[in-house]
Amino acid sequence: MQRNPGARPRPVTIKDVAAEADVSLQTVSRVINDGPNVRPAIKERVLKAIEKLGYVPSLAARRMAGKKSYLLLALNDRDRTIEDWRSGDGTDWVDQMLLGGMLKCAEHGYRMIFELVDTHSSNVERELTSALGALHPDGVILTPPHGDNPTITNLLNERRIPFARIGSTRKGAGFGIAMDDATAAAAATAELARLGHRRIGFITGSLEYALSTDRREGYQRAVRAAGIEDDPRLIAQGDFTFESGEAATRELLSLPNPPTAILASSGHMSLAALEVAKSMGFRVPDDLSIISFDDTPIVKFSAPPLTAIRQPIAEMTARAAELLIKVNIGEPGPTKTQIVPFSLIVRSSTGPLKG
Amino acid sequence: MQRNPGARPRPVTIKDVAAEADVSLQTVSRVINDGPNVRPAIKERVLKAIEKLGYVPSLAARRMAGKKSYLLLALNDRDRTIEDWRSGDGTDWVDQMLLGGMLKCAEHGYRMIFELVDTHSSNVERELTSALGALHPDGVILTPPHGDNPTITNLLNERRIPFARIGSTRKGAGFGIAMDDATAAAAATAELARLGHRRIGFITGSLEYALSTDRREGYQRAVRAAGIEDDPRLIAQGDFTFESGEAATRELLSLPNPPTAILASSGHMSLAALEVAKSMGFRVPDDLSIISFDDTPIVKFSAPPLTAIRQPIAEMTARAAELLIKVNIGEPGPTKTQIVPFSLIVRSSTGPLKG
DNA sequence: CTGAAAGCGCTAACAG
DNA sequence: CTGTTAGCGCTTTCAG
Repeated sequence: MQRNPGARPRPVTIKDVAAEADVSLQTVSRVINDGPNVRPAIKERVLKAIEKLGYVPSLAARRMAGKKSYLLLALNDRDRTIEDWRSGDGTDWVDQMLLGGMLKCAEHGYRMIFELVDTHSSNVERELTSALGALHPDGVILTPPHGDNPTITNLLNERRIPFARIGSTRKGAGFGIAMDDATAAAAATAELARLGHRRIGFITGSLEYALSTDRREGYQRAVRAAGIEDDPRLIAQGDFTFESGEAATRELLSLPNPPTAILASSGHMSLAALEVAKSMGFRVPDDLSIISFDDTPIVKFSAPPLTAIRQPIAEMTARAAELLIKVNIGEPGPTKTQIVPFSLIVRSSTGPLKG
Repeated sequence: MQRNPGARPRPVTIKDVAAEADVSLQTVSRVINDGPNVRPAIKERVLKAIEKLGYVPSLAARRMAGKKSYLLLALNDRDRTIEDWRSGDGTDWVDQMLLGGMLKCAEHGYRMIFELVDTHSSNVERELTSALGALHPDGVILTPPHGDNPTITNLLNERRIPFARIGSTRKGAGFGIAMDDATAAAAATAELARLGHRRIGFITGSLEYALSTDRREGYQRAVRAAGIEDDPRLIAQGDFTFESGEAATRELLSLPNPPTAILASSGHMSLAALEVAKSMGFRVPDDLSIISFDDTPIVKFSAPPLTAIRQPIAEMTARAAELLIKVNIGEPGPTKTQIVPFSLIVRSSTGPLKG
């Protein structure tokens, strides 16, 4: 029978647990924080009381009293993220980030809070300050291009808040976590060479991104290593967008001696390559092999599904969270950039050179 | 010059603001909470001090002292969400939810925290209790199928935590926010009829979902309204998956008198319809028009891009957040299910009946 | 209209 | 090994 009808059940606090286990507040606190100096028998009793009462410590109270907030802040670029969401463009960056970050946080009793900040505006500082002030996170995860934004990294550094820079290979405060773009591009190129291709086209990304250059260099390195044609006309300029991919592909396939394989630096450009190739009468993969740099959903469901380099976004974020949590329990942070391995997913857009 | 080298800048608190503005703590508190009884002149002074110091109230402290936490909790099904992320299957449910929910929360100074709970297991209660205990959210947003889970809704109801049930049209505690699936299916069917199609195929979703039935009924209603063929063989059973879509399409297109248009109840099934049609020699849209129920990224980037019914996920989540925030400031919650309009996005997979 | 006091749930520092 | 005492930054009474 309901003793107090209509009453909102009062949330159970550390006091209730202490009373139930007949110990002091402090002892309960020690137990939940895995502190030293608690006799096993007592610990047992406290644990039993916690279990019985269904007690869960309040994050807010812990943060108020202690130094830890059990919160990690993941920062993404507002405009780009919202635009991606609005257009439904098939980028699953955020999802992969949540997959890696949230689950890793949960493992350690942490929570990942996802925030958008406007990097380009002069408000970064205000926005970041405000998020830090409201949340007091124990660490921050910066996604590209935030990791290379000095306003952000300096602010974080001044406040002594540990942070991870995803996709950033520069030296500096915090620590970088990235994949090896050059080697990935080289691996894709080598795969194409292995299939017998000797004329391999490459569509670059925006050159303002360091990784675009890295990828091109990896491609060139592999081309030379394979001893195949190193024709500058096989490199076309793109900017990651579908439209730029169309133009670049048209350029490549209109060459007197067109490539038999193309490596494109983004999912959208790869899809564009596929469409243009089809419209120009090239069959994929019989006449033209295509590899996508980005393993987004849209390249898996194209016809044919594309062979792709998979960026380890979830893994990088998980690593970031893990390291940040470690730093928080006093362990030293990494001293050099963490390199996380990519992988090459072979699907039906690549095949041996015909003829 | 740095006055205190190496010192972590002490975060600015309400005290600092009070001192700066030469008023009491409470006055500052009143200003930030838009409380009554503050002379404009004083309010002005406080605001100036806040601005100058870059003060942001601590969420944790506010939650400790007051009743509000400025947090909304969005609950998704753990297994399904993780599986979608892992497989990169092109569902952008979470993204759309974040788009609508986070932005709306931000508008009101709230934060949306995203959590995964295991609906199927017997742990729901424990997991939910634990999230509520740690966070003390001011409201909860339930995504399908959580809104129809009595364990969850009862728990929330007992604790007097306001909650929204997205995609749930049942009566009960909290409030439902959904789209009109039947009308949406009818609209798509009507569009096909308008284009001159008289044999329109329909691929259902799993019949364990109420919305599958709703959609089929909407389709049938529109078929009759258009006075076109109401052939039961034109309805094929699917379960939302790509594979089931392949089988259903094959079945439909192998009919002695195959449909000239197909409405499929999921993005994956629509893509399957496209592939099977192509492989069987049907040109889309010349020989067969296709409409997808779900406007996910993968159906926008197919060749041709698919005409689709867009579910207003972002809008529903935004509405949910808005209503929960309203309830929190004392306004009454809605008394009946909120219906949010869908839309039909016409792309290149639909065309007039040929011949 | 404004201020002073009390306390939210927890941890840090110190006693015992 | 365990308990006591003070706050954390803020909102809530309740006085003025």
